Amino acid sequence: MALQTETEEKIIASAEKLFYQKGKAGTSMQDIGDDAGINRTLLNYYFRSKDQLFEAVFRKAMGRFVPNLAAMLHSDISFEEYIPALVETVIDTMIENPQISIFVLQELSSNQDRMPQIMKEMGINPAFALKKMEEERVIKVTGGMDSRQVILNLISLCIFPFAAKPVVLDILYNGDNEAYIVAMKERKKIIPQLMKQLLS
Amino acid sequence: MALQTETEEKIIASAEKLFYQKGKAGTSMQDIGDDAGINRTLLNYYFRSKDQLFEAVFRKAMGRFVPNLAAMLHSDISFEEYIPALVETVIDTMIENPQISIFVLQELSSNQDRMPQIMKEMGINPAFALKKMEEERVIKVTGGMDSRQVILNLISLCIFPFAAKPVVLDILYNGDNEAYIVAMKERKKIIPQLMKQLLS
DNA sequence: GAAGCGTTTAACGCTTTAGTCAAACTATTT
DNA sequence: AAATAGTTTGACTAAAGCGTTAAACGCTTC
Repeated sequence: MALQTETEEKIIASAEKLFYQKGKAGTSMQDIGDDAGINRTLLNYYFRSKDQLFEAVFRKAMGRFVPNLAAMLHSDISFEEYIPALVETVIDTMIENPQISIFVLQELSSNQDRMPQIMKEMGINPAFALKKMEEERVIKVTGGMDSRQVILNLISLCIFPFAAKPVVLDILYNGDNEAYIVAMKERKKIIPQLMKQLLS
Repeated sequence: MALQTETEEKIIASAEKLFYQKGKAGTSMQDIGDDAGINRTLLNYYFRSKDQLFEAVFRKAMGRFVPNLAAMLHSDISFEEYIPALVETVIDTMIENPQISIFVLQELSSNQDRMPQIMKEMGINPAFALKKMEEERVIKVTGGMDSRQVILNLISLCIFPFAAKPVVLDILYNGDNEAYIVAMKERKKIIPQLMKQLLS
């Protein structure tokens, strides 16, 4: 973790790029080495095995947005107050790397046993979060909607448009990436508005 | 297409199951054969190659929800009227096979050149759909929100909770699959309500 | 029951891939 | 400049995977 050699960084960069795009099984060590412009065996030198390299990439990816989620679930502040900032950072993260969501979801979906372990490591306590949500529901929400549904709506609105980028880009924005990005940035305002409406 | 032998059906069933779960590269022909309880070579006999088998599975998957989308985008009826039925069928489809969304999104994401071709085959005309949306926006939407954003919201709310099933199940529903399914069914009512609110 | 058809099987060849290892190389320290 | 620790390289091994092929099997038809 601490400091990384230049080659180590190049490896991670290429591994991220390719794993995000083609998945673990779809990417060979050779592919990564070629992309990084270094000898294939160096991957083994620095990361021991493909599994461990993948693990490093996956954890880094998780680390990009789990903390945001965790902060919201555990803080003393209400969801409502958290929403604008959360939406902003999540959308910014996704704009920088749209493929990260599918990458993470795909891995979690094909290897479901990981979830509990990861929750622990990342410091999310489902029981605590649920209790907090329940209390909030009683206090704040007038519409009577389950607070889990509220969370689900929020996250869905933030992430899905990126997970489905190729489809959205093609059908709704006619392949114009500029327009797509502009639209995604607009959502930083749209989503909080929508959530406010939903919570009042 | 027309009629399929029993073995052919078994192959498709196992291929769907495994491709959905592990992806194309993560699934071997042997895996599929074993799962189906038949000799590996039969896959080649019936589908020629792994590529062609995958193609069959992928197209079948696309065929499950593209028609719904296409119908909405092209019909003379307004979105509002379409929403309840669309939400109902989409959610039902997803409950039956939650992994299908990631499977499709992953494939489209790692192989983006496919989109235009598929749109054509599936009979979606982006230009026409956009024009229709624009007209509707002028007529119906008072909030002034871009109709593309409206569509995006609708689809996000419907599909994402399934794409993220492992996470949602674990964090929000504590691993209780029953509760998760109930919640997803509730969304058949929640989402149309929300959209109505959004469009008035 | 022999011929002929589609189906199923096992064996083979070939390519790709992950990982190891010892040798070569580099740079820093003594 | 010799020694040493840390990197980089190419060659090798073993395993996994895809596709082909020829033989075996089973079932209908003549």
